[in-house]
Amino acid sequence: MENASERTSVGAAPPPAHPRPEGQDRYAISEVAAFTGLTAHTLRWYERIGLMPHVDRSHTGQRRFTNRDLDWLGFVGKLRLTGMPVADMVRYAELLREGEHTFEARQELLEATRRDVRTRIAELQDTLAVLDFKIEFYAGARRVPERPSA
Amino acid sequence: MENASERTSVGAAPPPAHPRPEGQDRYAISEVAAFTGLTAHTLRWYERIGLMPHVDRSHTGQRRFTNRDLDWLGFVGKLRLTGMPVADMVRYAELLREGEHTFEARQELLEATRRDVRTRIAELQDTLAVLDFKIEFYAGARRVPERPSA
DNA sequence: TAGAACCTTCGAGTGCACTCGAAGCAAGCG
DNA sequence: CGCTTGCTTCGAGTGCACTCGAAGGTTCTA
Repeated sequence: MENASERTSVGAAPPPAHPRPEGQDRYAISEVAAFTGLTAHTLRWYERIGLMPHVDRSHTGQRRFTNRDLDWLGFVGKLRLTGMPVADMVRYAELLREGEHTFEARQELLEATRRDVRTRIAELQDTLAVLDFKIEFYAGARRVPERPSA
Repeated sequence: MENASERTSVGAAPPPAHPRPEGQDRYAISEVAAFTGLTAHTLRWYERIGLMPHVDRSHTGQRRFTNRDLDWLGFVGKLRLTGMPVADMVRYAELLREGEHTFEARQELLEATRRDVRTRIAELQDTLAVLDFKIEFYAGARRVPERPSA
């Protein structure tokens, strides 16, 4: 259950993500800020709004992030790139916290997200085609400049 | 120069875009709003901030958008999808207004944009891979449920 | 000729995702 | 022991891209 290839905690964890330096499992908030590029402020804010599936604390109350948390933050970072609203990510985090009986809901949510991402990719490829077209036009215009005198 | 396959005005115009209904060339603001999904407010705002390369007016001062303007708005819509800040689009619009000697600058701007778009696509594809992985995990977990009793 | 659509200018409001600072205190480390 | 880091709560500020409304007027269309 510890080294199983699937740790369900973060809903399964693919490749790492951010530069994961040390080989341990209890990071201070400043370290996490450094690895992720987020500020401590933002990390606390994520927790406040329910975007972090329970962060551990030291016996004196200081946050101790685990590698799992870093995985999660990596995933959140990816979702952010897709333009997914934070509220939706919070929803997914809630499902995780609620346990196994939310598997189906989680899967559906991920599938919906995947559809969105595919749509966004298609849109961007469309845009890319337009850009290619215009760039090609400019390139052509410059190959045949305005009647070189003589 | 009129039916040339390249009308340089919008920096070359690829396929149309939004539902282009009528066959004419002078649209009222309400029509443009309907075609593009933007509000009249937003269209006037675009003009104010310099995002429209000069919109025609009727002899009484009402805006008369042309097909070219619609093409431009279509292009702007695409750029918006890429997350390009409005200020950058304004920059491109400025270059257009400044005439032929900005060809090179325009081309460079478009090329930089294209690089961005490609990067975004790569990021999204990365995200897609993560989503695929997780969805696959959930699908697997559901195929092998938690020890069916009996 | 009435009502709808347009114009201008001005300025305030919205939603999102942070982002920051301050106050007042507890803990870690060198 | 002192300095850095961390904790909490609170609340204000930022940047972007709209978005809306109102006032006061002109123009268009049926």
